[in-house]
Amino acid sequence: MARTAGSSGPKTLSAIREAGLQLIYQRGYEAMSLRDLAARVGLQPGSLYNHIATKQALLFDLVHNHMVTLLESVDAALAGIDDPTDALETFIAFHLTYHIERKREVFIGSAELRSLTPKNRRKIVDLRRAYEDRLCRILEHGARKRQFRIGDIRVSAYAILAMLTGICTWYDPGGRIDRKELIDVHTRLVLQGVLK
Amino acid sequence: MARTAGSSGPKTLSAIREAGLQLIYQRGYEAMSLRDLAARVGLQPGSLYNHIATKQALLFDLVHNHMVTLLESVDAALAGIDDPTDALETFIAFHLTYHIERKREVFIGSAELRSLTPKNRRKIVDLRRAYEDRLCRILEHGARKRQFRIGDIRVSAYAILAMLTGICTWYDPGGRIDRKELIDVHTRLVLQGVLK
DNA sequence: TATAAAAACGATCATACGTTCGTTTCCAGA
DNA sequence: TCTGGAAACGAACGTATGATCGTTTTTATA
Repeated sequence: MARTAGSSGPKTLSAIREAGLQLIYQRGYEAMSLRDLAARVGLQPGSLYNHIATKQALLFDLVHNHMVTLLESVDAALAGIDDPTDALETFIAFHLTYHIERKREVFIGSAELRSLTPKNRRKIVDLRRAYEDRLCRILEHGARKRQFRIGDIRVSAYAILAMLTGICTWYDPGGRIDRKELIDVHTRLVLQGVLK
Repeated sequence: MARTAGSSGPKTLSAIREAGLQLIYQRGYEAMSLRDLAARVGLQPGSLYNHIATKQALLFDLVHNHMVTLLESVDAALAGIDDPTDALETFIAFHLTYHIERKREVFIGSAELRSLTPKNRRKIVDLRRAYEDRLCRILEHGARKRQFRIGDIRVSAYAILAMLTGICTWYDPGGRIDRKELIDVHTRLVLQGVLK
């Protein structure tokens, strides 16, 4: 037996990506063996190499893809909004929604940074920095317009991002708290903490 | 050659703990081999087993130790404080200080939860829950006394903890921001976000 | 000072890993 | 309908891993 009936390149690659995402999220990059991954997709280990170059390349592909999408999405969400308070509210809602929906990607994107090659890590860190800058700009704008009263801008940005991102580690979409309430609580916490 | 001159049990175990902490923090539990660890301590791989039962036992030992110490310390810090606002301020300062000083332990304690055996993980999660409860109680007390205005208590607690803990991932003690400023920024963010 | 326990060595075990490769089968375009 | 590339198999390679064990040397106790 060799090539399976009905097999097609793009479909298999998608399946590998999805299974990889799931396995890395659950067990971590180092703990996921390519045998696990292949079995999940229904392949022999060696067959993976028809679709990915190396295990490392798969990880980078997943993380990189996530970061690029994140950046594009946040820019789309913020487009046309000028008022800093409006922008901050929009940013919070966007960030929470996105991070709830892409729990796994987000988690991998930070937890597996250290599993990346130095060169690959560099690229991802740069993208993350760009995302942080979106929030910094909002805070800065709000401070300049005297709508916000904040200390060090980058520290505040990190604190806010840490808070918003932290929900990914525990939020359960099917649990006691619905998404709207989650967004409300966080919005109030941040806005009250920042507003003049 | 066999037993090295000057070798003593407790000293070697401490060295193993310290090296293990460092290596797991840097590379992750799965990525740290016992050969790496042994080399760092100056032992042959097999000799580790005079001091630890298994690799897993070492991980659990490190994490468990950290959690117990954390709980004891927070209780000591909060002892005798009754006013909710005072307590919250104390909690924030304690949490930040502790988490800066024990960066590695804290990181391992959350990032390597999944590398723990289910039974071991259970124990750690219970301890962490107990720590979270300390903050919940403060928030609840403040809400009851109408000093705080907050939505869901557990969500708020998680949000605050996420924010405060998040600093561990980026704070550099030798960097631009000194510890006092860090504590100030965070205290203001939280208090303003929570106070009535 | 005699002796048992402690603590190291160094070889080794079985297994699991990422990756390669020759081969086989299926699919799509000419 | 023919044919070349795509996509799979399955065996294998070299290496690394966690752990075990018999042996040897040092330390500490009696």
